[in-house]
Amino acid sequence: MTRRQEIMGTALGLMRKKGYLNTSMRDIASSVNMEAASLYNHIKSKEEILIDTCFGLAETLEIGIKEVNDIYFNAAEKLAMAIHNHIQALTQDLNASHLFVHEWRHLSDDKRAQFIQRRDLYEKEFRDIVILGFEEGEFKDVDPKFATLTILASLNWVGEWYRPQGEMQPKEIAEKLTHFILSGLQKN
Amino acid sequence: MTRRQEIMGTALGLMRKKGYLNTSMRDIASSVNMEAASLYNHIKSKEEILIDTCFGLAETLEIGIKEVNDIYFNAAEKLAMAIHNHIQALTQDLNASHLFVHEWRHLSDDKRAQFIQRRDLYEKEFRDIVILGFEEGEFKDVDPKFATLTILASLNWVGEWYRPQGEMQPKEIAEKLTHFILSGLQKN
DNA sequence: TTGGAAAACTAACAAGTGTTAGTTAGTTTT
DNA sequence: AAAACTAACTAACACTTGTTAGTTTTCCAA
Repeated sequence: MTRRQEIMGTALGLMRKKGYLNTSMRDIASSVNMEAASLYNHIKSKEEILIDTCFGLAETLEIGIKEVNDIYFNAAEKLAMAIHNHIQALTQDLNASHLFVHEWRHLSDDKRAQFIQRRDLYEKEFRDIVILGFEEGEFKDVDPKFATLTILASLNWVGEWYRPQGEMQPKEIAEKLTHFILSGLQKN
Repeated sequence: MTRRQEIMGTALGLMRKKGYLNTSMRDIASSVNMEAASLYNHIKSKEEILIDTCFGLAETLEIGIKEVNDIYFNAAEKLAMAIHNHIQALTQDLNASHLFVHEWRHLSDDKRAQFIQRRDLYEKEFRDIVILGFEEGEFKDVDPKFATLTILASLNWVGEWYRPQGEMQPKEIAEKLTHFILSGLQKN
């Protein structure tokens, strides 16, 4: 593991625990036993940590949803795989996920605009699956935007309660979520 | 409107837009055309803004769920009303909601502990409704904790996209969410 | 063994932080 | 008219912030 990776990893951990703004370069430095100024031999700025993390995870998610659209044909299958990929990506690195879900707001103006654009695009890919399901006659006539936001809310929230050492593993979480979203809570 | 309320309202607006940590007392002061030091004639500290807001909304939600448990008897009805109350409380003041959902992390240690305790209690009330539904034979045999977290995630996320001037009003949002949660996306 | 890059250090800067002290003008109560 | 209260002010404190400059140490390839 390079020194840069070590710094990034440590920084992400602190930022998840205390928040991005509340984590100072001196905090990060002392966690890897060096001086704040020395960090700049490895990273360009504090914001670079946020940028690399947010856009890195964005790319992972984009690749995931593109794969789904290439391979599967019916909406229920697509949705199941999209959920699976999303949960895998998020639970892979909870520290990074926290920055992705919560701290992107603190990106500088132009980076934030870029980020929102990519997030909206990802959201649209999800929405298209819901719409496809309706066109297939398999899904109810729900408001696609509303449904998509509700689904993504459930997915993103997993990062708040998932514990790697807990009893529920990402695969199982994805399956339960898929089932919950597709068929709801009530017996019929 | 008292000066205090004016300050609180303005502060909440800024904190939603820029984040709690990123909003300085000087920012708040200049937004109400006074000096930072003068704010202390009306509020005790910066944290008081966060405390009052988080615990105020917590109380509103607690009252709401208690009412539901007193009045209604079957789980589906209880859940519908609980969702309705929750959405009403959150959409009532989006600025306050933002602090409640996102910024409570920045409460001081003891206040944060109190907050988490009350939030967990509220969560438990929701969970009990899900459990009741299963005992009635009306709900599926889902993991109650998992289901509750997923439901609350959907509810809390509404604050991210709801716009008072938009076409969907709180009552309608609550109804759609209830329907979505109870019966899911797929036709049967 | 040596030359040079990589990676650490110290010191400092300029700006911003929440908050307190002390003061003053204007209003209300005694 | 005197006293007390309210709400504003200026000035300052003590500290933290991200970052840069300049210097020294570490370490590996030739």
